[in-house]
Amino acid sequence: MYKSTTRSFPVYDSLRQAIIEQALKPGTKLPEDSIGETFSVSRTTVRNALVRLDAEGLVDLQPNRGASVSVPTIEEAHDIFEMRQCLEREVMDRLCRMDKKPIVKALKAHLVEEKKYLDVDTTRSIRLAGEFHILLAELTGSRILANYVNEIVSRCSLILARFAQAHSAQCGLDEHTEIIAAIEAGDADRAIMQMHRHLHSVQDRALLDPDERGKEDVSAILARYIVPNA
Amino acid sequence: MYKSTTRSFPVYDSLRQAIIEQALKPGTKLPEDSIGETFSVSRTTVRNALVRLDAEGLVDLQPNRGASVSVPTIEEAHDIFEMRQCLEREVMDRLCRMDKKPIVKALKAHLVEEKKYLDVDTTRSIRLAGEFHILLAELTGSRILANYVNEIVSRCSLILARFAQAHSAQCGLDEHTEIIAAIEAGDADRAIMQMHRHLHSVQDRALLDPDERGKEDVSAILARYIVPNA
DNA sequence: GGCCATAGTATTGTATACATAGAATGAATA
DNA sequence: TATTCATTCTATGTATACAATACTATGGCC
Repeated sequence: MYKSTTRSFPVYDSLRQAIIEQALKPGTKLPEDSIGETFSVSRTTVRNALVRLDAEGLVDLQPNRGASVSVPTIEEAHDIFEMRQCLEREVMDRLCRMDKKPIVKALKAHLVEEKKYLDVDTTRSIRLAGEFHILLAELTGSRILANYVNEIVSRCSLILARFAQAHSAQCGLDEHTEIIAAIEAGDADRAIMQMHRHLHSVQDRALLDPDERGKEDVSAILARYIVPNA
Repeated sequence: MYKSTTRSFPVYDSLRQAIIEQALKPGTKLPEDSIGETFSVSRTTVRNALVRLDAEGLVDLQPNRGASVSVPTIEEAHDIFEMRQCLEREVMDRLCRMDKKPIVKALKAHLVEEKKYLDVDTTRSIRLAGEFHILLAELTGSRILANYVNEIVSRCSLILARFAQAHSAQCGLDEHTEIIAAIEAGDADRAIMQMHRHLHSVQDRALLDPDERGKEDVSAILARYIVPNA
């Protein structure tokens, strides 16, 4: 969707990644100046990225008060998880009506990756767990659906950042495995049920004990997210 | 979602409305300069609006080549309609599990409006028909779901603009009436079925004969969409 | 007559500058 | 000591200016 040719893309992408990975926590102020310095671009460029992130719901852009990482309320949190259930249910339904061979192949390949980094690289492991769901959506062949799932998964990360203490074991590998098995069997009902339980367990863990954590320097965090040649 | 305090909001809103109402047809170039002049704002401000519209899929913003009204392909069209089916199915399902009294009341009030302007004010009639679906989504109480439905309904208008000759009788009043009846009866299966058929008939009419129409001056069209004190 | 190269024009990408609203600081008073 | 108001300062809103890219038109060449 986003065209990566402009200069604001790296800013957008880094911010997005940092928010999803919870390096930038909900509520963190995102001053245009300092972000611009970090990426060596002007405020104009930063602003474009922020406008886009606001449209996606990851950033809250209030007039004359600047941008900050969205702080979802508990009501929004429930709302978003419910929406996610709806979308991923649709994904399961569609995948089970398609040719399973290439789908299962791609999913199993992803699972190997997930296993590889489990307990080795936590950050990467978390990212892969989220990308499993995005991959599922992409395999339906529907770009619209994939975009929506992508967006909603990101927002779920935000929720986990706010309400859960940590989402390391967020997505159980076993549950992913079972989902793949259900798809492979072409059993839509079972696949939907597995996915439902999987998401529900994530949600349960998320919406238990809220706690706020201390702030940190934005520029320092973002510096780690600059991708050369992005 | 969008904060209406900034100066770019009127630009965004007018463009959006113009695109939805098909005054700005798919493919129409949207030069920053002329739009800025129309609204007496700078290109910076216009650009923010365009970035947002791009994120919503109504506008196509290509690097160094500017913005134009999105031209959905036939594949995207099918994709979007399928997504709409998914979302509105969810809406029906939720509404049927809720307290029907206030819901039905609101819906019937809307229906009266729709009747009022049928065959009187075509533009308004079309708008109201679309807003019926948005109202349904809003009545679920889920802002996320309502946003998604809003977005997808807008994109469907775009599709109609591209592939149907005109979408005057886009949404049959009778079908809306039947949907309300199904909700009132609390019959989720029937409501879902009615909605499915309703959307399918819209889709069928939409994806028949594609035709392109001539261009027109953007500024002239937009001038009609400026809302004083917006 | 058609095709390619080049110059000129128009439009976008991005940075900077100025205006303005909010936040922060500090002094004066209850 | 707490509170309030004035002032200062910081950050955002927006416009403008310059740079770079894409489009257009003209003319030479085949």
